[in-house]
Amino acid sequence: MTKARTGLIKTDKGQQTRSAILETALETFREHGYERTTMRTIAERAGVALGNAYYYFHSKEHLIQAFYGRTHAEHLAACAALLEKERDLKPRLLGVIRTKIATLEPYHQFAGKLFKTAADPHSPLNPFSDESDPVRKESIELFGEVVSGSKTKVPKDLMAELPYMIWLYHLGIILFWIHDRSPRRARTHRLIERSGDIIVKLIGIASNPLMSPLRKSAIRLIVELRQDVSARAD
Amino acid sequence: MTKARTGLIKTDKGQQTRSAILETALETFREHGYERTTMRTIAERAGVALGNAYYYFHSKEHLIQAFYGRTHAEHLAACAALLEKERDLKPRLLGVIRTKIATLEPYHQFAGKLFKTAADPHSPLNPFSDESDPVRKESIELFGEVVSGSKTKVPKDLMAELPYMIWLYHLGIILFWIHDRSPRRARTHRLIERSGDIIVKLIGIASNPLMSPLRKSAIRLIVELRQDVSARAD
DNA sequence: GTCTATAACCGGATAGAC
DNA sequence: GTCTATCCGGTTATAGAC
Repeated sequence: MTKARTGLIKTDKGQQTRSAILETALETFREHGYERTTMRTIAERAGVALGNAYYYFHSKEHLIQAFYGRTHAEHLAACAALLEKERDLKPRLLGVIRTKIATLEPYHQFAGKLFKTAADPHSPLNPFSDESDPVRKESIELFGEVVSGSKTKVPKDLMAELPYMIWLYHLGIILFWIHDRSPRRARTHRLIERSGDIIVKLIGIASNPLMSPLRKSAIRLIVELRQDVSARAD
Repeated sequence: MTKARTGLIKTDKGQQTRSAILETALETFREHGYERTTMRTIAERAGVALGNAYYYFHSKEHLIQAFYGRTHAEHLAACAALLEKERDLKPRLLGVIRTKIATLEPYHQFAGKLFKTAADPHSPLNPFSDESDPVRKESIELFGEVVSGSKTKVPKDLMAELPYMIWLYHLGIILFWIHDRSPRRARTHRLIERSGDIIVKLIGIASNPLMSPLRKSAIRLIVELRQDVSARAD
């Protein structure tokens, strides 16, 4: 396969055109939704020819990839203050998750389509794919910091897998949020509250020596899960 | 919206045409994959005109819905003997899950696309949608029988939610399987073994009176999750 | 009212000239 | 790096046959 064109743009003008297309696309997605926005419209509104839009973005879906990166960066920035001050695990976790949802909110409708393509194992947008690797890594790291920057002590073996576990959990929350049509996403917020509570409790329980067999089973399970990512043959 | 055409076919000839299209479609999907199979090809191979295929199936995706129903029925049949004989929870659960994977195996490649559309909240194929309701209900019931037909005693409050929990879990296994490219799906089978072990352990732990607060939290969480389904506003 | 066929439409994607 | 012209396949409109 070819390298992502994105990496190959050299000139200033190119950069400008690229970001003009991306801005226009995101704006139009927000306004009219993903499906109803055609590549022709994006190109037209951005003042470029259709073929030119495809020069910068392989496909309509690749515009989503760019969207990933952008909201991730926003999320990081929006979390920084909280992670700086707060030392309790539960508010750290809840805060980071809530901030994530808040960051995505303007794109709620569009996010449905996003997850749609994300679930396809052949899609480069799938969060487990190589192309998603950088964002995924950073995102997992963020959850590592949520735990390690807190007062809570976690057994070493668990700590090795916990960031990935929480990252998976956070994908689950996003999936729920996508389906959530309740006013002000009240349901999602209740879910975050409740599941966050459970997670913190479970971490406590898992640190109890009596629970060591269960913990070890769970860790083995996650190790198994995680390998999937690095083991794509074709 | 119009009613599903599927329900309106009255004549014998119609039924025949319909099933000819479906057979051809599934066969071609298995052979060449979902994306590479065009509606034109299906129609041609089935010996009908393109428009006619659309008379019987609203869209290409609706062919998938039919596929759901069919494999579910097959799965039920394949499980019956096991559920009749076996009384231990763990082999019951593992057996049912393994049989499910075995039933889907011929469609592994195609299943990726399936989940792709299934993840879209607006798609009728999404396992949480109204249109999927009958199959979902039956499927949840099946997992209820896995537990209730076993020797294991489960607290009543937990028993009310456990079938749904296990159904969700089984979706997770399928998602993993879709991404699994290991020989003979060795990874998926390891995952089933390990996660099944944990589930059975957790059910045991959850029945311990000391764990009652955690159990109650977990149940509240699932109740919250489940409501999502019945609460679509638009 | 049930079914079948033909001819478009529409939008994502590509080829190739400049 | 940008354009125009074109392909391709999902979907729809519509006319009519049984």
